[in-house]
Amino acid sequence: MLEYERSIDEMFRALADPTRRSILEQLDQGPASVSKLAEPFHLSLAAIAQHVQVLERSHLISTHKSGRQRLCSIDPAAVQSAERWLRTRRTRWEQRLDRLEQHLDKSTQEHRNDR
Amino acid sequence: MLEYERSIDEMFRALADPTRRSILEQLDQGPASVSKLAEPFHLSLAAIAQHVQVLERSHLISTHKSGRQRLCSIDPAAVQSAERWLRTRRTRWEQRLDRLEQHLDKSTQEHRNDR
DNA sequence: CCGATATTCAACTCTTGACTTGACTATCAG
DNA sequence: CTGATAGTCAAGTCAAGAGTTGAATATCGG
Repeated sequence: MLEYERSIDEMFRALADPTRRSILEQLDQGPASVSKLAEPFHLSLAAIAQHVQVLERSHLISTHKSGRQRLCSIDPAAVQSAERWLRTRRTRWEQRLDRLEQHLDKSTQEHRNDR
Repeated sequence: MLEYERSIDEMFRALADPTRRSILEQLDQGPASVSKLAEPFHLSLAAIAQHVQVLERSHLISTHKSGRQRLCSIDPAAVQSAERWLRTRRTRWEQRLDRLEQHLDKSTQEHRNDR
């Protein structure tokens, strides 16, 4: 796998877990510590800390220690690169459909008298 | 988990696998049968058929049988909904950063004489 | 310094997911 | 009809991932 693909891979694997996506949604509201992020869940702090690690390795968030706390925030650049991958798939496909449609329109016109 | 979230969940779990993303990339070029999709991989046909099933359940692709073949094509609508989830995360965060920046600018101006 | 807070680490369990193989079914071409 | 093609089904293997617990570490407030 190429270098670029390796990082896309980590990103999508990180996004695959509902707890991690929920953490990202929390971070919409601003930076938060690990225990703050853990509050909404019925999970051990260690579990959340592990999720945070995965999110950081995938570059979807960045963190830094401030005293006892580890503050987490979304990294918009990485999120955008996953977004771009999807947009590419979708727009290529939509273009294909457009061309196909045009082609069919044209054929219909050309063969109008055949019917 | 809400109904909406259930479907987002299946989508992102489907996207987490590099083989499945690679299948989607192939489908950029147009519809294809299962064995056509399998060609680039060193995997059994059964394995690819399973991936196709996952992609279909997640609504990222749709398929139909045509004779012996099962033809697969991307479903742009579903792709867009994953894309939208990411875009929401990113833009919310970017807006937060903008507001923060404005606030800091303002504070800097107000306290210019303090330094 | 002391107790409480916020993590971090390591080890272990349990489930799920990817993949295989071999047998079975349906369709096509000659 | 017959062999070859395209896929489907059902087990079963194997490794990776999510979660737990308990002990260890670092920082804060008084």
